[in-house]
Amino acid sequence: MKKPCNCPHTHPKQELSSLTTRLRREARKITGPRAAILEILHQHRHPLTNKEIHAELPKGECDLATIYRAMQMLEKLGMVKRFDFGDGVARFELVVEGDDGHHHHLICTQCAQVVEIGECFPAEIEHRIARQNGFRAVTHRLEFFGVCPDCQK
Amino acid sequence: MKKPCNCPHTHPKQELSSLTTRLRREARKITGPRAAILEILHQHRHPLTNKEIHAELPKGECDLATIYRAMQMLEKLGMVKRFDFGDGVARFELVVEGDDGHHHHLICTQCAQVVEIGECFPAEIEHRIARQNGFRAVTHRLEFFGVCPDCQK
DNA sequence: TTTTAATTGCAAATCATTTGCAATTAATTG
DNA sequence: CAATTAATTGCAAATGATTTGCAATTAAAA
Ligand SMILES: [Mn+2]
Ligand SMILES: [Mn+2]
Ligand SMILES: [Zn+2]
Ligand SMILES: [Zn+2]
Repeated sequence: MKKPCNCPHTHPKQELSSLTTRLRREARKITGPRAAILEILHQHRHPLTNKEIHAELPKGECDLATIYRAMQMLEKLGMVKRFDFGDGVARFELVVEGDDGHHHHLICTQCAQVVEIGECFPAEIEHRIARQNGFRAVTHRLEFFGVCPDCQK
Repeated sequence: MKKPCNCPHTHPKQELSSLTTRLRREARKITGPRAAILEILHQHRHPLTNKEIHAELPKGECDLATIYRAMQMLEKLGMVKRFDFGDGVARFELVVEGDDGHHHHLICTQCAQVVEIGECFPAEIEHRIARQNGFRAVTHRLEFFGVCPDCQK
């Protein structure tokens, strides 16, 4: 079980019901495992790994493979955003309807504490990079790493 | 075999001999596999995966596991930099002596073409992010993704 | 309630990466 | 140059995350 975090960041309130509505809209079944997964994601403000989600679920509630499949689908539907902290494990965060979920994190290299970051790579610079190389639809993946206050002691 | 690339970027000239010197300095043996790996890295300007390096080597020349071990060591010695394009495969690039190799790439999501990028995340913003969250020694991982000129046709 | 396509659990398969171990060898030493 | 030794290698097996085949289950539509 992941310990709760009291950081200022919170997911904009969105009823779980609106989440299931989004699923139904895509002709997807609202199953026990899916509702449970959305529930877990909904009560966490930092990205979770599939294994972490699985650990939060009541034992025997849902197979790990089912979670992997659910996250793939939710990602395709744009309901969750996949993040890569460079440790070879995917992490997911719920995305608010209408948003694309693009944002970044600051991760402690010692204890893996995560901080949600509001800043983004400057658009003007990104546009210049795209133009100079003739690329279209350019975006980026960006994560910060450092030593958190606790781990500095 | 990776097709050669004629992009303007080139590795600052550094004799292979200087590379082996760096190895020797660390009390490491200059073996056939290691020399071959450095040679391969030396003639490429974009990061290579272990499998790609292995494919470039004359068949039977060196085991894949040896390449994995060599890259781990070279990374620890700061002679190569590890990059993560988010596809679950590590890539490595030779690092010039005295440099830390920090830089970024623009990758085509269709054909995987790679462009070396000179820009970096603005230091002032990064410092602010570090300060505001009490983090020390903050750095970042950043890669750009888009559709290259060829793949737009 | 029946029908049916979507979903699930479970086990096996993939893939990148790591590791144990015995055989090999670069580098040092005399 | 030959002996000595710790580092290195090849090979096979182990790991860990993620995916997939398939038969059984089930949500949703009729
Ligand atoms: Mn986040
Ligand atoms: Mn590069
Ligand atoms: Zn951004
Ligand atoms: Zn940078």
